[in-house]
Amino acid sequence: MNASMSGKSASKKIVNPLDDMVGYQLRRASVAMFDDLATALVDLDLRPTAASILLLVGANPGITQSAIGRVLEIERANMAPQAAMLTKRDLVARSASDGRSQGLRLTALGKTIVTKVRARIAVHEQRFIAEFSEAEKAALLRALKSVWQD
Amino acid sequence: MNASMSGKSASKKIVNPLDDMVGYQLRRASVAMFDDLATALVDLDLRPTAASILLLVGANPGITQSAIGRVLEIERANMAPQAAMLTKRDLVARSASDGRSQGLRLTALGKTIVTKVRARIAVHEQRFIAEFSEAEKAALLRALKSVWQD
DNA sequence: TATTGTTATACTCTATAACTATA
DNA sequence: TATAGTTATAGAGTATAACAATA
Repeated sequence: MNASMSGKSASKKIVNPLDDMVGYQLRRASVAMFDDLATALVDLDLRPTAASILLLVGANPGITQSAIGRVLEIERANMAPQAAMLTKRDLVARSASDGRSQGLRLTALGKTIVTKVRARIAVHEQRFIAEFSEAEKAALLRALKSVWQD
Repeated sequence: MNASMSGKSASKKIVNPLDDMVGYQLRRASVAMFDDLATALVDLDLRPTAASILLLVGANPGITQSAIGRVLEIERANMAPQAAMLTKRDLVARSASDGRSQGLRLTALGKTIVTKVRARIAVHEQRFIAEFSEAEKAALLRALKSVWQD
């Protein structure tokens, strides 16, 4: 122990065995980005989940609630209030699909909001990956997909 | 559109704009690993959070609840029931530190359990990163830390 | 029989506020 | 004044079960 470590006010270095665990680091990184996104969307009165649903409807006009749930892994039971909220706020409209399901589409208002959502997300993502090269970003995305896909 | 795409049973390909978003891919990967870890620990009757506390106490005998909370970003109020549970189960013991705080240490039982926890985590991590080279794993950890640290 | 959408509900995780005791 | 630990509680997010209507 060197001189700067002596005395009662020595900085007690904490050993963190979670430091080199992929699962833990993934969780911390995920929570950090999720919280930042929530903050970035707060004035649009959208949670990250609702924003992701809008993006999916925007890219797939006529998609059903159940299909959205399957893609985003949101239970049907939890999709119902989300779809109801987005419809009530006139961001999404329902069009008859078959007797038991309805296709969802963005309304005009929904389209203007989703454009804002895309811009917020772009800025949000840049806050975290600004110093990554394109190759590094691609490698990261590939690694992340391999963790949860297949 | 080619022949295989014609007809009413054509596979409707869903476009997923979240596919190349780091934040979303992080979340999916994080949830996948978290759920797998929870399953891997279920017969030890430990949740991932409790396991992480045990690892931290094991690596830092005498650490206080508050210090653990600062490292793992767990509120003091949420550390209390965790510490109480681990103490009640005789995995952790409290030793007087100063009048308002107590250092935590693993008991003999706690040491045997934390050894099992480490083994479970090692297998669990391997399930996800078995095909990563050491360089790829290091690059991933570096990228994840840069996302949430500083 | 299986699927869609819905409601109700329970469970977990996390955040905030308030309090006591000690530094 | 600030910190440690505790309790109570509120708010999200998510999971399960049950039901009606339709395929």
